[in-house]
Amino acid sequence: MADDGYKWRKYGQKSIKNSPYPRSYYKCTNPRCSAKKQVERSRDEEDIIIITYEGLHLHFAYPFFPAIPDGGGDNPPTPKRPRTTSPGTESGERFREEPRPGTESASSVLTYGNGGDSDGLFFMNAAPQGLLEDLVPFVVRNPAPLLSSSYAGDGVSNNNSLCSNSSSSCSSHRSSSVTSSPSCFSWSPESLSFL
DNA sequence: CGAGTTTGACCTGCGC
DNA sequence: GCGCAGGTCAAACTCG
Repeated sequence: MADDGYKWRKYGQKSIKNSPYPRSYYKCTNPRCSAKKQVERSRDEEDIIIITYEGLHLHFAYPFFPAIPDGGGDNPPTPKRPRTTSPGTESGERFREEPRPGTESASSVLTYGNGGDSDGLFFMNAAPQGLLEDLVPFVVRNPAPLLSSSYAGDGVSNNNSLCSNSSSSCSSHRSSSVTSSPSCFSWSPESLSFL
């Protein structure tokens, strides 16, 4: 599992028709946040994990505010790695972005994989306003099974403009918006780092 | 003991 | 209306 900077709580798992792998359902642990994501393994390429994001984060991703002493509650002092049910896949992945015909219009796919170019790279989508409703940062370093992520922004049509237009604008924004993010971004070293 | 995961049951939408 | 498939709930369980 890639850590995207948010804390997720698994609330369900279902086996999917025509797929040998179950789909897992996660909610953001922030009670005020309605963001969800679905994680499933591609039946075509079993190395690929498809992550579908749904809804908007109403808070910041943890790593951006590493040490808020009192309050937000949204941002724990130390970003900790989320627990994972598949230990072998967590230690970092690289990703690539690719079109995903099957998903909603405002979605994009990030495919994490071990095969290819690159030194660790990352993926990030920062809202211009500085809020992270649509932020899906990924940092990947170590070889690991492919991981694919799509963003099904159902709530994107209201107020939030980042991914409201098309998958292309969304994905291009994500893949190039690193510089609009806060200056420093880091995960626990054994898995992710993001600068 | 609290937070997170697992898993079967339940709910809902959709096609026939 | 019925059955299927996907999504969610919630109690039990696990782990730190």
